[in-house]
Amino acid sequence: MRGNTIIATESQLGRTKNDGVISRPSLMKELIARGIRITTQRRLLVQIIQDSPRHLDAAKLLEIAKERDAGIDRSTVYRTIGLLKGQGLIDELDLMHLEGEKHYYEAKTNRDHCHLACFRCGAIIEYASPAFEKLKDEMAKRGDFAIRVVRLEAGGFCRRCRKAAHSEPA
Amino acid sequence: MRGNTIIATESQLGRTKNDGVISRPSLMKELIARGIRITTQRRLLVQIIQDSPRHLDAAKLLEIAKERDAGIDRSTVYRTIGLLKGQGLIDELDLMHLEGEKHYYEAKTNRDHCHLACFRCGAIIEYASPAFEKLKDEMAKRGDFAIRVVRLEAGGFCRRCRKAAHSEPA
DNA sequence: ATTCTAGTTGCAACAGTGTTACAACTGGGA
DNA sequence: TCCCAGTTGTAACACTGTTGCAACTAGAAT
Repeated sequence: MRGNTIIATESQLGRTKNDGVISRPSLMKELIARGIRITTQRRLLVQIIQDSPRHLDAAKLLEIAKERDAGIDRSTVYRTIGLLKGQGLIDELDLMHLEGEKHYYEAKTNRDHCHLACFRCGAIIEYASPAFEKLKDEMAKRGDFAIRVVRLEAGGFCRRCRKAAHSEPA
Repeated sequence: MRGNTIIATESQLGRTKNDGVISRPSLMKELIARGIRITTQRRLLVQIIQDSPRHLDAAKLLEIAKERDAGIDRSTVYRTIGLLKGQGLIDELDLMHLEGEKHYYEAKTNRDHCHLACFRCGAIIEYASPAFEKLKDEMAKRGDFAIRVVRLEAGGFCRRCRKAAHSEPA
């Protein structure tokens, strides 16, 4: 079963005393706090994004939304994504374009993290570590650059798929 | 003048005794060495990619190629990009989608590097550092993942634009 | 130099993503 | 309850990237 499964959140691996577990603040609360108009459609879409255990692309998001509001339109999905992105409340991912040119979205977490995408099985491993934080700081300082969004993605092969490729040579 | 200017290669910043300057091996030589058929179109496209000082997207690449071979087709450009990507000879970048949904390409360098994209002026700063190498190693080891391609992109504001925004508030 | 063919090209049609002008609708403040 | 700035659905659009197919060609064999 290919595609977009989060195998593990690796934040624990990089944990030091001050590292927390990855958490996602409420998008709705944020929107309200910022005085942004809450429409039926936005409430629905935000809820779906917030609650989804996997990374959704625009088409999938629309599909799910239509189950609860058949009338909702593609353009509203894109506009809402644009809104959330503009507010810095969601991150946009490519996941190494494992399947097509989709973009995936996830509610912004309290800690930035990387995504490792397996070319064979499509699994997505999330990985956060202090080394990433250090690198960001270094880039900002030495590149003299005010970073607003960072995206680190890697493509390759997960442990399971390396083993599988060994035992049953393609 | 917005878009896709490489302000500086920052490899020097992160230099230690073993860091070299970023260099790009010859794509043509690699293709020949791998026994890949060299057509007129491929030679042309590869040359353009190799010689370009800036990051090209498919459309721009086609436009430049047409100056020298008016008959060349869009699909050939995409197929050649696919070939080079598959051979691991070029890297695909999004540059934070500063303008549209284009993908940009650059000949693979001897050292991976990050791209910092300025949301205001569109400048692209390339940044390589040992900290990036360390992070890659750590991810591979602790995530138990065989990394084939890595992409680290950041969006934000370069020094010049932060200053400009200060003096002439938009 | 000539022949031959697997691999490549141009073409044309297509699917999918993301954008936009506009008229109708609505959230939420007065 | 009223009202209107802001949002929505609609329908068109531009653009990226893909694919089946017939014609062409690089380069190995002769």
